[in-house]
Amino acid sequence: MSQAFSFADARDPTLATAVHRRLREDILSGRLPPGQKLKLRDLAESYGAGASPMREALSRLAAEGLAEQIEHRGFRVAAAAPGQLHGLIRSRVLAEGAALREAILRGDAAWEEALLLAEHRLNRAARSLDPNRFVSNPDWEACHLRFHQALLSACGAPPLLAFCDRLREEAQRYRALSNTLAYPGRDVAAEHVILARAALNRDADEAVALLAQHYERTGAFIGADMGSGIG
Amino acid sequence: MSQAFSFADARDPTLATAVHRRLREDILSGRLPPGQKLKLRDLAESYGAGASPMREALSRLAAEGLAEQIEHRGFRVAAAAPGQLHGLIRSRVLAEGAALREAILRGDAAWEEALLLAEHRLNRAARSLDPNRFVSNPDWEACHLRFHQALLSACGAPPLLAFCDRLREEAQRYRALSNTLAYPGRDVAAEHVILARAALNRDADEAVALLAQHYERTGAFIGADMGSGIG
DNA sequence: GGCAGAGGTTTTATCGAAATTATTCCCTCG
DNA sequence: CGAGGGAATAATTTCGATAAAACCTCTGCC
Repeated sequence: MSQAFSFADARDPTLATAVHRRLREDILSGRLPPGQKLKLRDLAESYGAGASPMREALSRLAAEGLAEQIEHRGFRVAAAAPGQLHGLIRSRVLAEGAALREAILRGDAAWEEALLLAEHRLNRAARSLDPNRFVSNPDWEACHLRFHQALLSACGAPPLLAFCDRLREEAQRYRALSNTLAYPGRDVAAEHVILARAALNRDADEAVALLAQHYERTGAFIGADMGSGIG
Repeated sequence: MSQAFSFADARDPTLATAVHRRLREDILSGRLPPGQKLKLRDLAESYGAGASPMREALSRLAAEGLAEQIEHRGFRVAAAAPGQLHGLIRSRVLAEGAALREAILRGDAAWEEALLLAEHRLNRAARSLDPNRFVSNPDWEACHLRFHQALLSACGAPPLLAFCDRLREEAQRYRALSNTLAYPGRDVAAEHVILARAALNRDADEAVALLAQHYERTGAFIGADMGSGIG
């Protein structure tokens, strides 16, 4: 009976982290739009928590960059303008490009095998739950994440990998904010295949170039979509 | 009279941020050693604040990576082992290397001038307050920070720059933790000069290589010092 | 007609106490 | 003599209330 409530609480030992996780998901999924005022009292009521855990959750989100805090004036959902998207994408290209180059240089046999496996699983997963219209498949999303993590995992720079993960999340937020669901005229699966092949062939220049294209194309789609929707 | 107290509070509108700043300085300077247990009640007493702002400050530090939180078990100062130092330095080399390459590629006349100016100011500042023995000069530290920021500023990737700043802080913490004050057999000023020259000459390969050497040498000194002190 | 200022309202930030959870220490049992 | 269980202790986490700050509105004045 209490299972329904413990659903979120089972993995989150404390209310503050549970609220943090939910709030984070609501921001990343776009349910809370950029710039939205986050009134402590309203949030506490709708999330069923007191002011203290709520405030702590917001504080953490602000430190992560997903929210903005103005002292004595409360919290807002972080802004997400097309202009910031450019900086985000360039950061991704530079950070992941450097990590990938290093991973290709330093990767051992275990790295190759993990990458091969991640690519295989990504190819097996269905991109959409519905063959007719696009419905995001959580399984594919998970494999996609793992694939990109596997690419970089051998770079030997944990802080850089954590940063890449954060940028990935932020990029996912932009994707959710735009109306972009599918990418017409693109074969994303093929892009992953040739990217993995270049990495396994230790062709760093080629792999980094492909990775950059991969992100810049996606960014162009999303930027165009957001630009049309706002400006 | 109240000036003495408002010293910290003048710039920090809220107690939580004031405590956050002080705690952060205490960790970065090494006054709070790695792994140190941070008991809420004790901290609240010594920093003169209640539990709520204290907790919020710790929460932010944990999100920044300067503290570690275990739910229901409180906070600790983030660990700082020599092994982690390697990952940190590699992250710096990769992230700043990529940013520097991009800045050299994209930098305009304004970037060149800002870099030239930052280098000039760094050279004018005294490294030590005392000519006989090393006493850290805050002015030099500030110029040093500005110089490295100026190098990368034209990369057009604000999130990446913010990440580099964070890594720089973390590195500074390791320097404070080790007994390393000066670097025997090194002319740090000369390293900065040739680095700036390579960047202004748009020699990306040379500049990135010099930057990597700059960080790896420092890391070797600190790592050796920490290794001898701990293990 | 527009602007400055005062008072009331809303919202944030902080405190102090209660509830929940981990840790410790001791006592009993094998 | 060591191990396991169980209260006492200490710590973290959360709630409710209070104080302080910002916002809004309404009035009076130029």
